[in-house]
Amino acid sequence: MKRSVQREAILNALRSVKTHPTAEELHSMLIESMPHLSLATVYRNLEQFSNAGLVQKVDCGGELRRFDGNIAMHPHQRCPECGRVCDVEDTQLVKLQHEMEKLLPALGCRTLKIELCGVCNHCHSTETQEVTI
Amino acid sequence: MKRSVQREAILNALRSVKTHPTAEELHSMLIESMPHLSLATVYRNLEQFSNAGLVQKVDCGGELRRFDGNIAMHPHQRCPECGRVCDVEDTQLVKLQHEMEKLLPALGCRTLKIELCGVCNHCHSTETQEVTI
DNA sequence: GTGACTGCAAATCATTTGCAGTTCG
DNA sequence: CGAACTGCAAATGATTTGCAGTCAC
Repeated sequence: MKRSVQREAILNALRSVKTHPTAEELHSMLIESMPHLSLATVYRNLEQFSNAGLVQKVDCGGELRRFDGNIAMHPHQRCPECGRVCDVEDTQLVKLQHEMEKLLPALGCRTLKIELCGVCNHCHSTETQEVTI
Repeated sequence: MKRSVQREAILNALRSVKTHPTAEELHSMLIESMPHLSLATVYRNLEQFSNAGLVQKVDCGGELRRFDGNIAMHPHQRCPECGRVCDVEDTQLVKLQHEMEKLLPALGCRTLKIELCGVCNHCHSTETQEVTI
């Protein structure tokens, strides 16, 4: 994989946020500093990063595909209101996940995805308003 | 929700298989007995069933959306070779899942999806051949 | 120099929608 | 009858691809 300004910018942008942006979101984040950055380039690079194991695809949910710069296995929470995906840091949940991971080899599996569905903090705090995001 | 021949055929077809077919697959299953069945009708009904809680959308993986006639929470395995999704019946895994489910209310979440990624039995048994499915 | 990379525009393909006609209750 | 349903064809929209030019090694 060759270096390129775009490639490094995309990977850095993804790694610099704790959210799990879509290709489109990453593109908007970068377009200000790189006005000619093409959305196709973002897609192409994310695909390559994912194949190279540098980032994780997060596509449970059926909406837009999202990407995670953190490649460790960890549980995600998807908000049914706004579609955001965030990490779940609950100690007990993480512990259970580690126990599940131990079962993987015996089941002939390599990876494990855990996704909770629940309204996120952001939507909770604005629950009484009409929210459009 | 009104009854219709198509609606009942689609739901029965989905419930009669242990696989997790896509809309397209259901359509092909049914087209023989209902030559005029429209793919749009399949999509529309699956969407309604899913909203009504009669079936489950299985869309982890980023490929085609699949549907599951079994609405109980249960772990899925996706095969990276052929894209098939099957149920995982491992006792320990199911036990861990039940423990995870108990954590959901405290986390403000309602549902939990667990997806393993590993080569399925079908692909294993044909491992040495060039498989195209 | 050559193969990988980019931007752009056009293509793809799963899914959704508009519409006119049909069917259920 | 009126609302919900269907088939068909066309629209949508995220993602991918073809191509010609550019850049890294």
